[in-house]
Amino acid sequence: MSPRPKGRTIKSDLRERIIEAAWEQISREGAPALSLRAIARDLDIAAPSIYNYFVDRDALVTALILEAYESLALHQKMANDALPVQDLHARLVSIGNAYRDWAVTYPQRYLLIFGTPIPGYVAPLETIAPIAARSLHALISVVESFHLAGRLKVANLDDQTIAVLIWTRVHGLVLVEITNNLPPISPSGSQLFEIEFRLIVDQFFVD
Amino acid sequence: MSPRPKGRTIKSDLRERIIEAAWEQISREGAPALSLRAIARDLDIAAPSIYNYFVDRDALVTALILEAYESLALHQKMANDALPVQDLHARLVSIGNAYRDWAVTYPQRYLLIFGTPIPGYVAPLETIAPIAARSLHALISVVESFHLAGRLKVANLDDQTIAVLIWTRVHGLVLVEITNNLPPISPSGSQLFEIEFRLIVDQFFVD
DNA sequence: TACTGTAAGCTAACACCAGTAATTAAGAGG
DNA sequence: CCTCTTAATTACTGGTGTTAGCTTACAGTA
Repeated sequence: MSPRPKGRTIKSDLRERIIEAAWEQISREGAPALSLRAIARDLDIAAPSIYNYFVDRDALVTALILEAYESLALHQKMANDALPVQDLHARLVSIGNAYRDWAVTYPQRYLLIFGTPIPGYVAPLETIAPIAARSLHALISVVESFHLAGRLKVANLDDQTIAVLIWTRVHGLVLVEITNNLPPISPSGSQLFEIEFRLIVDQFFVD
Repeated sequence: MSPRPKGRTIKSDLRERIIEAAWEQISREGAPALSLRAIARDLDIAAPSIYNYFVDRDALVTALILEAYESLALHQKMANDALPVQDLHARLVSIGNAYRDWAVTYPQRYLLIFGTPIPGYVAPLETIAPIAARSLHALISVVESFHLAGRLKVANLDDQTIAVLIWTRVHGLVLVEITNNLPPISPSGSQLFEIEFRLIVDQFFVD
């Protein structure tokens, strides 16, 4: 219709600055400590102004979760695409390493997505589910490729289930590492990851 | 030295009632929503009275975490002791099932222990670590028994590492289940657990 | 019995939080 | 120039953890 009024397009880009400040705060203090008023202080604005851009705190959290999934999915895709299609083993390892790297680089984002839900927050599944699925897509497609190549060791499980199991194994390991719940006697997170990933490959795929 | 004054021992047992109310609240609303004032309302006392029994909110949380670990460790021990010492496979399965059962029965307690830390809370490791270790004890001892019986399939990993890996697998699965992060297409939590546990046994132990 | 000290409750208050209502300043379009 | 909309503001409500200071009841002692 009518061209976007200039005032709007030029508009202060405050929405993005709010999200940026929120990330800044999350990486410092963790997701559950996210405070609209602290964001407002950081940005030198009045707290209620945030409500011009997000209907409430949950809406902001949802936006952050979407961004985090987006980032994770992108890293997965890059790790996957970085290697030749036919080298399934290399692609699998690349995906796995990229997954852990992302998690330990952005532990608070990882926890925001997969950790204990924030007190009052309930994720709008219909918004998040599609993009959440995308972060598993690279893994599923590699498993399917192994299957098509006849290189699956387990015959009685379908590809999706295998992918989910691989994911929960990696997820559990990564989560334990970034929440500092590794037993003190155990090997380091990265060592353990390497061992576990070898075991995963060994159990499911002909190398 | 001098005998505990009667007034103290008879004392209102308020401390236990606070903890009880806290559990009640946690199972309803989840750990991060725990509120001292809400507890006080439930018990018809003034909020600051709680500070007679816990130096601050974190101290209460620590007490709750200890109780939760205690309960988990006890369940593990019972599951372990319920079966003959020599039937390693049965004991392992029993431990595994008990672990998941406990987690799905008390999801909020499980999340309290292993989930995203509560906003300001930092766990006093020296208090928690010993009892936390106990909840892995049953598993470690079974793995050691398998080792002594010469029934370990993997030769290059020590018992502790194997136990930790088994735990992180089960942990990841259980956590994904109770935080509702299972991909919609995947099998149910209990089915997945059964599959995964079979894979675990198959990979590490001679049956 | 009367006195004293302490433990454990209380109210009041502070500083923070999310969110709402009402108001103002500024700019766009007629 | 006037009006309408948008995005900012301040003021406020009701929630949170926590501290300070007061009060009450009771144990131990003289």
